Amino acid sequence: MDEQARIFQTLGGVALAGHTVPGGMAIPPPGLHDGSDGDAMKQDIGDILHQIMTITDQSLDEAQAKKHGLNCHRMKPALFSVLCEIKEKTGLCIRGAQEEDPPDPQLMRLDNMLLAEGVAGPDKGSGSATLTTAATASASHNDNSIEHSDYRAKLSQIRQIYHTELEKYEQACNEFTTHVMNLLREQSRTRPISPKEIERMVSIIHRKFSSIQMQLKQSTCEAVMILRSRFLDARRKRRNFSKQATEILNEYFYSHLSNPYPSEEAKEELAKKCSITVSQVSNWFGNKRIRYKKNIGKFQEEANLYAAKTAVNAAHAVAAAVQKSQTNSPTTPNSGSSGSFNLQNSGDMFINMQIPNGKSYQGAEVGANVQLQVDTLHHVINQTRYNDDVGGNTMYRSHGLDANGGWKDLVTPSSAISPTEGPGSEHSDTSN
DNA sequence: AGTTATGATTCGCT
DNA sequence: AGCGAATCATAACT
Repeated sequence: MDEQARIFQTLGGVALAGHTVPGGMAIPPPGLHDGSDGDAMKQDIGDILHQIMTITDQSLDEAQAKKHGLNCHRMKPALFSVLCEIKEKTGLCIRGAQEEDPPDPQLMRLDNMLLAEGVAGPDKGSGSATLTTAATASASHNDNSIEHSDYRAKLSQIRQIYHTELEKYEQACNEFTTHVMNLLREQSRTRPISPKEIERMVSIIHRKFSSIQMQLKQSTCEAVMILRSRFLDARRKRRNFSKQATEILNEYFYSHLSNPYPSEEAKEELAKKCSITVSQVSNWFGNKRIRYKKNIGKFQEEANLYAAKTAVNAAHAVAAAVQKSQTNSPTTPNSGSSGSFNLQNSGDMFINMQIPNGKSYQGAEVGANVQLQVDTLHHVINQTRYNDDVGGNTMYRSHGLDANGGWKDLVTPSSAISPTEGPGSEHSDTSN
């Protein structure tokens, strides 16, 4: 221990002056068997060190030659490992202490968020994980709203940029790392650089690059957040449907009042007709059902209106059908026969009606076989024949209608609920 | 400005 | 997943 320290201090006293070596040296210089040629050896090492220290003052060719000479020197391996060890045990151990830090929680948050937003991770088509939960929420999987597709397009744009940038960073990182590694390997021939040190340097580079990556992730997250808030804002902006759309929806609703649950196909058709989305149709029916149920009285007028309208339409259709059938085959009677024609909106018009004089007509239903004329509207309203949902309308979907609080109960005339004093007399829905 | 109407969202249930 | 119910947010109305 002491001897070795002494050796290094004696060694020209150049580079290692003042350095003590903690822990002692593991590798004794080769050929140092006894003290017989010790002085010559010291001189030799002193020369080498001197040469190393003055190498930068020399010309390139001269230095190259010296470098080669040094590389081939018999003492080189021993001296190299000694220097490496000294280096290891001094400056580098400080840096080594702060290594292996746990994964940054901030980075983990960002990663999780990007994954959740569908920006990171495997591409799931143009959609994303949260789109279904955040953007469409109760909406159907088949949403085709403009905002939605816009959101998706923008999100995938962000995703693309993110991945391109990430790739660039990774590529740059790899290139730089390889470059530095090569450089260090090259230099390790003349400088005391251990593989461990190279490894450490690589990890430093990686850390630097990952901090850049974090910035990228952060800004991507911000972009997604901004996009999302904008999207949600846009959705919050309520625009009333067109009069025509409301008309179509109401027509369907009141003509299917006994079971206002349009099937998926019906919804699609309505959506198409109204130029709205399927989920909007679902929303509309959801709102309508609940609001109608809550305040039937309030909707009486509207119900009457649409009932009349449907009746008129039906009458027209019947008239047209009758005329047509009479023209085409005068021998075929169809008036009054069940299911002999196909009416667009005659599935099961099942309504509670109250005509202006206060007389209630509950449950007037127009079936597929009513004999209607425009001037017999009143007669239609007075009809009390209940249709059993076999009107043949393809848009119609039968729905669970039980006696315990089912939809039909609420509109069934036999329940003897006065339209004006039914459960709908409360106004809780519009209380806000 | 206050109220009502209405489309959308959220939550819990089945 | 679809529904009812409650609620939110905003358009439309008074």
